[in-house]
Amino acid sequence: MGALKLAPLARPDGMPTHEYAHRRLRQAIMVGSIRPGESLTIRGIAEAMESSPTPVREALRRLSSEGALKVLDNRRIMVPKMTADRFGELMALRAVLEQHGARRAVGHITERQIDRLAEIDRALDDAIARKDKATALLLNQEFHRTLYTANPDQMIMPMVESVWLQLGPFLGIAMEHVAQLYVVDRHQEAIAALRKRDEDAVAAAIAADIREGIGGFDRGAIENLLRLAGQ
Amino acid sequence: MGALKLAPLARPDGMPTHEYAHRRLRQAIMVGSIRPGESLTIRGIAEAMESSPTPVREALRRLSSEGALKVLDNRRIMVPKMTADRFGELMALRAVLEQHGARRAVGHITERQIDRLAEIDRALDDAIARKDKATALLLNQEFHRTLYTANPDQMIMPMVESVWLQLGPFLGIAMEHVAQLYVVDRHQEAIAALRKRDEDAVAAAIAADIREGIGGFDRGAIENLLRLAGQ
DNA sequence: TATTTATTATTGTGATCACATTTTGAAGAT
DNA sequence: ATCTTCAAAATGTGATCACAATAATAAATA
Repeated sequence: MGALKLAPLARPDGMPTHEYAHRRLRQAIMVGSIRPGESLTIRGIAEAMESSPTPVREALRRLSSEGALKVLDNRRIMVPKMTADRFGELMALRAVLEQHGARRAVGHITERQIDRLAEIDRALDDAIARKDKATALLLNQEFHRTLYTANPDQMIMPMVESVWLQLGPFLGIAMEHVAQLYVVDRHQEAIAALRKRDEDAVAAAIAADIREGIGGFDRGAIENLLRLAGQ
Repeated sequence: MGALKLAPLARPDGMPTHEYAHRRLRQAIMVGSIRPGESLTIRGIAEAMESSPTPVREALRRLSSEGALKVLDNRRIMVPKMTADRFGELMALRAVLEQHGARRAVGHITERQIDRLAEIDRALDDAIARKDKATALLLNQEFHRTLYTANPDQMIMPMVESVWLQLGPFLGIAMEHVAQLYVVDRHQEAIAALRKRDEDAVAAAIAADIREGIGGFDRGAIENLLRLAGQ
């Protein structure tokens, strides 16, 4: 039996247990605190968050539909293992999806929202300067999310989040083995392009940001990291 | 209480109830047999498929994560309503996602698999000639799925299926009000491009197929259909 | 010591129940 | 007629239990 350790998380009043379980597990996976290949038990999770199997199972179903977990033939549940090929596909998908999302946001985003992006980027630079990898990752996600959700009818966010979620466990490994994150994000470039309403330039900035920013490793680096982590 | 009618579906031996419920509801939504705005009750579904609330709830959670269902603030569950804007976003997303999937399949697909595509396309033409809209829709999906899954590491299928699922209820409406489906698919074009391993041509064929094929309506047609259906 | 077998513990699963909230429908008042 | 009030029915939710299948551990065999 694995003594599952789960970071605590505030529970808003009235939130159902299954949703709370989903949020908490999701966060744990997103920041890579559950190792790929590690198997989870319903009862173990239920005990860890002081509830019962029923709502936990609902949370696990959702997470498996989101690609964060994989249900084996034994019906056992685990965090999928990463491979260099899978990582490549995920990053390529991220690029396509997010470029699209960025393009479809250009026509909707307000100056005020662009200001908000700049604000998030400042906080992000600050976190990087403090070498606070975890919050840097979160703020980077918030930057992208804020951009894409400027389009009120946007349909990509659940899919983008799914990709982030699938990348999460590997980023957890990466952050353990990479001494410093020397991040060269393209957020300023994106912001400038947004102010000019230049759709192509926005898309280019986002593509470059994904390719070279946080989590942007080349294939060799990936294989190295996977070997180091014994995957 | 709504007397929910659910098309029967064979249940493979040993399949868990929650998965069976998921499959059956999913299929019902995909072919548009549940109207947008129609609300579902857990007990109603459980009764309709002769089981109990527990596994049905798991199925509903998965479907909500897949975008097929929406959980309201009252915690009640319904099929999302369609709008012209939402439809536009979904179709644009479909185009981006599937072009990407097609491109990433070109390097992996075998001649044998291309033959299989041709076979599916023949069956599809046959269904169209018989004016059998339902199977035409299914075969069209199978054509696309077969293409994209030629890439063994492909990560887009769950997302493509999610989009199809969200389009489903509206296609159900469309098929009721559109007398004939005069479909001009671009499958032959795609097949020819695949044999030549011409990635750009494949992507172009898929884009055109989505734009002009089954479910490819212009904005005016959408608004008309939504008005006709009283949405 | 290594391998197989048998026993025990653990796990996923699904039905049931109790509780709180919401919805519904009828009776009454304006 | 329209709106309000209130009781009854329906619904989402989560804990618990029993069962079958799987995994883990101990015992026995080679």
